[in-house]
Amino acid sequence: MKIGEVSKQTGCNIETIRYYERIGVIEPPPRKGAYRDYGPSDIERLRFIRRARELGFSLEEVQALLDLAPRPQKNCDRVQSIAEQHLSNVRTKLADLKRMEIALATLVEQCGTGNHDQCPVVESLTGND
Amino acid sequence: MKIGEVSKQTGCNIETIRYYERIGVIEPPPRKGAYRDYGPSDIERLRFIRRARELGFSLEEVQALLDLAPRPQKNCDRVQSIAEQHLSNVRTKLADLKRMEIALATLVEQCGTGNHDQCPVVESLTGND
DNA sequence: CTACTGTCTGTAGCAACTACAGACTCAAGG
DNA sequence: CCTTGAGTCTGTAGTTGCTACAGACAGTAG
Repeated sequence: MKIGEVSKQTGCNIETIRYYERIGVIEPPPRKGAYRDYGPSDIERLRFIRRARELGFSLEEVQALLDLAPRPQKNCDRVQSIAEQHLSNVRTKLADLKRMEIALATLVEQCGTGNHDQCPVVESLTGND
Repeated sequence: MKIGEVSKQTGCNIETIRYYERIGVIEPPPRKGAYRDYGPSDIERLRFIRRARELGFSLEEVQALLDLAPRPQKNCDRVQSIAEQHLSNVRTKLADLKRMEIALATLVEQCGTGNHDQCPVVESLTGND
């Protein structure tokens, strides 16, 4: 199976697949002539990676998960701890973003009402504290 | 005022201040001898930048806001539209993160209860759809 | 005069891709 | 057999917003 087909089946784009190979997240597949020749297990691995990336795991974490995945019941604890750690990071980011959202929404709304001499956004960014 | 002092007063670190200068977000200050010599308006500008960055604006947006800031009432509309655009991006990211959080939390919780043959996290990443 | 702290320039690194350029390969059609 | 065209190859550089050096220099206090 050539890289274009793999790209279609996994949703990873071609450059990304080659990038993953370069940094060692996937193994270099054998060649058929000059072209990379992928098999079903490569598809699986790439799908795994894609799903993990969609959950926000870093490639380093993905690498670790891939290493642990072949023995799921044995490694469940460690997998769980990676996931928990990541979850806690996600929650931190969520809280940060939420704070931004509230601040922005407030300012934008103040802009909407005409009751201001200054632009509320500029004013808030210029503040003297 | 030397760069170290500016760093303390604005919370921007020294390398970052020089970086901002390099990319044109702040003007190169005059020199006193070999050293950059900052004034109060530089402090203001850097604080503005820092606040805007804390609200998640990109440096490009910050640049635009800085250009509009000197005439706040005249440019309020445009400022508002930048802020609205950004707010909508923030909300998109928020939704993405929230989705991740829910998925992760579910999986981690399933790991906690002992009712599983496979590791739920690995299983979910390995799925066949 | 020397020691020390701060600053200078310039470059390279991070994450996770993405986007080329320019060369090749391979299968199909004429 | 030759050509065309799509797909693939390698290698490098760009993105964003910093951060981290190395190695040189400046300026001040004792």
